[in-house]
Amino acid sequence: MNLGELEKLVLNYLWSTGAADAKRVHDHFKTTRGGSLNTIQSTLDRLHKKKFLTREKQGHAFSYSPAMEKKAFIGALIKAATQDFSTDHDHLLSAFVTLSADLDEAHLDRLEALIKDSRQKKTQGDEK
Amino acid sequence: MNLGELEKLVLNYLWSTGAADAKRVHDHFKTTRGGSLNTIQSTLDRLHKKKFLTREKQGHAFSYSPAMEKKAFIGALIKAATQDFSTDHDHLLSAFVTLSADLDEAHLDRLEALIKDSRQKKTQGDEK
DNA sequence: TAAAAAACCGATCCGCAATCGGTTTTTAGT
DNA sequence: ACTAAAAACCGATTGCGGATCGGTTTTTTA
Repeated sequence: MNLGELEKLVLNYLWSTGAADAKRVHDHFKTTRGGSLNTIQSTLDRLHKKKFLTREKQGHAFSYSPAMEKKAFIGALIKAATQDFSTDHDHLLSAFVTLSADLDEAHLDRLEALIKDSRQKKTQGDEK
Repeated sequence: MNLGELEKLVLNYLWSTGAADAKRVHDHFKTTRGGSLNTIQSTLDRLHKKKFLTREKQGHAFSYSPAMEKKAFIGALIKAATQDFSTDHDHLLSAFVTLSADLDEAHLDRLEALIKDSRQKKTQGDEK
């Protein structure tokens, strides 16, 4: 689950603009950061092999898209980063709140609303 | 912030048992996983240089302890793992709730309680 | 079907964790 | 204070994975 620097940049770019082929991605990065088209190709390839991108022949070339929503991905990141340390969920919870020390009221409100949603979804699922 | 496999094991061990010197740590791992005392030494050293452990001469040898509480550490892990992806806090929040899809009622309760605490602390801080 | 574009392969470089041998420094016992 | 043992420190090696790109094969298209 360890992502390199360019891999992160490419993923973020694809989330911001949607599907793109290697050429488009390269066009975007060549001025700001440099690197050959080949480098972009192999990075896209690596991300594809790692299942973070899906790809589909779109006319001439492969068009790459993020394999999951950003929030799901970040969730997976958190899981991967913490799994070797948090045996139960409690650690994760308190860690999150520790982390959220710099969350303002508005974000705390938002978090509560999200929890409510989560309960909602869970209940619907149970009723099935 | 990338930790190797042995580094993670050592950190977890120190959280579970408190301060220990290289010998103690080595004694703990030599049967289950192998590796020389030197390997443990340099791992402790690396963790110390990375500021994850503090150390103090305790009689004959350095005694190493975790530099922070586990929950603070996990919070830092989450921050590090996600910072290249979440521009604002919203992503992080929804990611967390996505992640917590497999949290049961009890844990959701606990999370809400923790948020309450967080608000409490914040208010106290503001009043100063 | 030939030129151009894209995909694929392989080599190299770099950084970092793991590993451990060997040397220096520190500690402790006499 | 001297020396032996222990601990700390240094440096070399190995292995892995990302970044980089040249060169070759495959695919597309005109």
